[in-house]
Order: sequence, then C-alpha cells, then structure tokens
Amino acid sequence: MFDNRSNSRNGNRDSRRGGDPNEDVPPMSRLFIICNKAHREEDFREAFSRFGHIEDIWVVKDRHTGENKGITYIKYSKTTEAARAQEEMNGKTIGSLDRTLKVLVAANRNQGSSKSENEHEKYVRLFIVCPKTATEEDLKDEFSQWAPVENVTLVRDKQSGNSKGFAYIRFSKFYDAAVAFENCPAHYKAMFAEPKGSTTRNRDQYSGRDDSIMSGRGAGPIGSGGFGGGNMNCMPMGGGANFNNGFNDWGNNSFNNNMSQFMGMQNTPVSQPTCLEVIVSNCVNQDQLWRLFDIIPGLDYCQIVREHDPRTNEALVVYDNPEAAIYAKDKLHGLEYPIGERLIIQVSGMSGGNHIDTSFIDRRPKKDSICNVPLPDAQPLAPIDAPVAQRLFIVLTANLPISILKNVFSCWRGLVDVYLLPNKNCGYVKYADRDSAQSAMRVLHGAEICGTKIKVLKAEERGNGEEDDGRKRMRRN
DNA sequence: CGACGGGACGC
DNA sequence: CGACGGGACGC
Repeated sequence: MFDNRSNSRNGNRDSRRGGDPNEDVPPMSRLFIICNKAHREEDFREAFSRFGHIEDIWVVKDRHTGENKGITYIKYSKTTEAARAQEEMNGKTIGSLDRTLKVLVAANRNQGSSKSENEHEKYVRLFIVCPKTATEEDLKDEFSQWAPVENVTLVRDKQSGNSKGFAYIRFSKFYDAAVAFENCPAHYKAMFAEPKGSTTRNRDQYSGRDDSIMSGRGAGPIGSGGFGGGNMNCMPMGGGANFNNGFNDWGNNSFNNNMSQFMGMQNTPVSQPTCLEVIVSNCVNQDQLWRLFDIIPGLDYCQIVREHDPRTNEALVVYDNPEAAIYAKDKLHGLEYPIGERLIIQVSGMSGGNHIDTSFIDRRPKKDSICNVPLPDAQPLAPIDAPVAQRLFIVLTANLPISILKNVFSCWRGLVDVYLLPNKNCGYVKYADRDSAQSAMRVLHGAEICGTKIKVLKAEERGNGEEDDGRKRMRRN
C-alpha cells in the first residue's frame, strides 16, 4: 500500500552518493501548518486525509515541557496531494477551534524558517531544460496539456539572444505546477524554480567545463553502486575501525622516507596520466581503495570498474604522472590488503613485458600505458562554445573516467567536449576541427584505453523528436 | 550490437 | 508568538 516514491522524478538523486536526508521527497510534499496549540493529530488526520496519502503527521511539542507549540507538519506522498491540501486548507479552521490555519509548504529541514513575502512564488514556477531550438510558444503548448500555463520564459544568452536550453514555466496555482511537475516527461528535468531574488539555491555548482580537461583531481571516489556499503568485517587489520590508521602507521615507517626521495623527482616534464589495473578483494570498497592509493601524491582517479571473479574486483587507478603510478605499483603490488588478500597491480597496457627493473624511470610508460596505440602529443582545446565541426559517437566496453577520455581525445586539436550518457557506456566527442575528429576516429576506433575497448564512429544527427511530436500529442483540457 | 548532457531569470 | 521528533537498517 505504499506509494511508489522512487518514480523517475527521483532518478537524479538516487544516482548520487548520499542523497540529502533533509530534502523532502518528492519536493514540496510536506506542509508546514501554523495552528492552535489545542489542535491534536486526530484533528489534522480527519481534515487532511481527503487530499491524499499522508505519510506522517507531526504535531510539534516542546522538547522539555511537552507543550503543544501550535506547529504541525504533514507529509504527503505526492506533491499534488500536498498542493491540493495547501490550497484547500489555508485559511480554514478545523475541528471546533476557531483559529484559522496557515498552511504553507515546509522548507527543507536544513534551511530553517524562511518567512519570505513571496511564498506563492515558490510554488508556481517550474525550471526545466529543453532543446535550444524550442520556443516559448512550443513550451507553452507542450506544458498546457498538463495544466494551464501562465507564461514561459526562456533563459537566453545575453549577447546572441539564443536560448540556453532552459526555461521557466509559470502557472497560476501550486496545484497546476504540481500536476505539470508530476506528469511532464523526465527529459525536462523539471524542478520547482527558486524565486528570482533568492540566494538559497543549493544546486550542485555547475562550472561548465572542468578546471582542467586533463585533471580529475578532487573528483573523489565516485559512488561505486554496490560497493559503497561494504562492511569491514573481513578486515582483520586493527579491528575494522582502525583500518585507516593501520595504514597511516604503515606509511610512517619506511614508506615516507622513500617518499621524500620520490617527491624530489616530480619536476620531470613528463606529465601524462598513467593508469594502473588493480585486482582487489571485493571486501574493499572504493573509498578504502582510494585512501590507500592516495598515499602516493598524484592520484587522479580510483574506481572499481567491474567484477573480476566472485571474490575480487577490478579497479582502475590513475595518477597524473607515470612516476607516481610506477611508484604505487612497486610499493603496493602484492600488498596484503586486507591481510590474506593480495593486491595485484599492473600498469595498464604493459601486461606483455613488465619485467621488474630496478630503475622505474627507465620503464616510464608514457602514453601507451593509457592507450594501446600511439597517441600524438596533447593539443590545444577549442573554447567550450566553439562551433562543432564534427561530432563522434563513442562506445566503450566498460566504464572509464571521463578525464581519461578527455585526455585521450585532447591529443587532437580543437576538442570541444567529451561526455558519456548517464548509466551507459557510450557518449559523444565534439571537435571544432573536422580533420582532428577524423584523425582521432581513425586512430582510436578499436583501440584499448586502460584496457577498455573503444569504438569511435561519426555521430548520427540528433534525433528530431522534439519539435514535430508536439502535434501528435493529445491535448487535454 | 550502442544514440543524445546540461541547471537559474538584463534592473 | 512562524520551523524540525521518533524510530531504526534486512533477505
């Protein structure tokens, strides 16, 4: 009998690590009610259940005295239910008490009281992404099939006046916005827009292009779906909780002494990211593995990419220079981590002839450790908004960090962007220079990058589903 | 076979 | 008199 709370609307959050427990799901589904101290939970249940499924009613009481504070929260399963209740019950009285209720949408738990004048403004606008070709009229038409639209405002580039591919859809009522929010296709990524002047927007900071296309530094371990919650019971090292401390101790002995010698060599001009393939017990999660390899400076990525056998995983570890990668391999290969579970580490692409050599400088792998075919030197990138002359479609046989891909494709000049589609092993590469794109395609198609095969094809033109399917849609009034 | 991201409003 | 508890993962 539970409502499905994991509809497509929550897809974004689910795929991220640590969805904020303070956020109401779905958004705007919890009401904040200012009422009379004499109102009891039963009064609210009686008056509010007709609007939908109530998940929780909380009559706030003083922590110490237990006195009713005249505040109640009601959590509905759906935004539209909360919207109906808000519109219907605001200003009404319930039970035999004459105090009128003030019914507002509850702010998320972490942002405290807002008490803003323009409450209404928070309920009636959706912010969406849309094709850059869509006009205000198109969107008004489209969204009118779910609820009456007041107006649509495209976000436009200041100079060119072109659409930036975002829009605000304004409705006259919370309920209308809620209906559209729940019913519009997922590709609009609709969310309730923050009122214009508000600074409380706490979206992920979007920075267009990475600080550097070459670097994944700071990206941190990516949620490893399935490995994140790994328990430490199989870690006999200092008893679970001391897992990391155990390694710090280890690091403090001989490791750091050698490290200083290693650090002195870091000024070498060679700075190609270098990839290690690691076989690691599946009782080690990605975060633990990250911390281990992060002991050696220069770690860019550490990602569990696939199961190797039932007891082990294969991980990809990338340093921003070959020396660090070789050093990591020399120091950590064969290490029991945890005890009884040896790490197996090889430099990617060197599986053929990796004889141990005392001088790791001499077997510096350069680029062929990332890619099994020779790559040209890194080339200048095109500006992120440069016109795209050629788009490539890439298919991978497994996950690869995007920084690795960017690094590889930036070996041809005029790279504009590389991205992978969410939850898929394919994506697009954009070049401002057609010859570069074609050369990249010739060299890389069928190659292996960090042990992962890649196909590189010319991209088909974008699907044209956006403009002309409007006329097929049923309108409802 | 393997196909389309993104995110904020001129004052 | 307008802002945040309780309970607890689970086949």
